[in-house]
Amino acid sequence: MEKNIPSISESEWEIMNVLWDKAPQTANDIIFALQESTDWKPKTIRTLLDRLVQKDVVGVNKNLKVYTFFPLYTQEKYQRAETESFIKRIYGGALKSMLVQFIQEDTLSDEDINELRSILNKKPR
Amino acid sequence: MEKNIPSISESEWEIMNVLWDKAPQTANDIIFALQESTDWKPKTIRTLLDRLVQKDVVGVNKNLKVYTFFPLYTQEKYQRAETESFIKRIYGGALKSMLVQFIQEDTLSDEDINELRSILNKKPR
DNA sequence: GTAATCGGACTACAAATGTAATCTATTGAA
DNA sequence: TTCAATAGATTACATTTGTAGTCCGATTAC
Repeated sequence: MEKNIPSISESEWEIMNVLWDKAPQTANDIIFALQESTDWKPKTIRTLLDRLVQKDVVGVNKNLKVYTFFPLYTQEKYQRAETESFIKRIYGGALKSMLVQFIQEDTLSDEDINELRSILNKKPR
Repeated sequence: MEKNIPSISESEWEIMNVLWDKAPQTANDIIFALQESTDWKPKTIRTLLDRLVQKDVVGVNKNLKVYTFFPLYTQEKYQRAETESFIKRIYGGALKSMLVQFIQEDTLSDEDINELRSILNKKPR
């Protein structure tokens, strides 16, 4: 039986993205990394980080004077879980519907589309 | 300037999906439609519906003795907005990354993939 | 006509989330 | 050595969300 992964909020995702990018990192590293992309106060980031630790989504190394933090799950695992539930809720389970919409709407550039073609073609028929 | 659409929660999405499927509908219609897919009590559904009305996401026709409800935004509009923010948060903005993952993971069936190929090929190069 | 029922309005209440501030012990700077 | 800056722990507090329940007036079934 797989333990199911704890769910994380939107804000918590931002923290995780920083940690998935590079780990371990200190709280300060994370605060710094989010300085530009958000306008969260350091204390806010700290709270989010602590919550992730409580949820057992992030681990802490307390051996050094300043703690370092690291993800306990891979990004892929979370991406898959979130995407599945997202697609189900938003597109009734059909990833295809989403793609059709995005392709038809020019949300994807021509280059993107060409790249997709080549990705698809790498799959054996 | 576009008014930005109110954000809706996961549970509220379920209500909206019912209304997008068919509208207008009475509260009872909606309760009935969600009977199988959820185990929400009628009052719960009613609350969610009322919140959507307050948020101006759902309209009400009070001319009949029993109110009827209808969406004030198209499903496509909501899908686009949600998907955009989702992709940004989860895949760093790259829809492509998501696809690569799904294609490589066999989440998409061979038929799906063929269908995508044909959709892509309909786009002019 | 009277009681049970139903729809709508209003109220309830805990957990999760967003967004920090305060308190305390340690450490580094002067 | 003493004081200020820091990190970590603890506490705060409004909003949103999940999940209903209660109250009241209209309607329906007897």
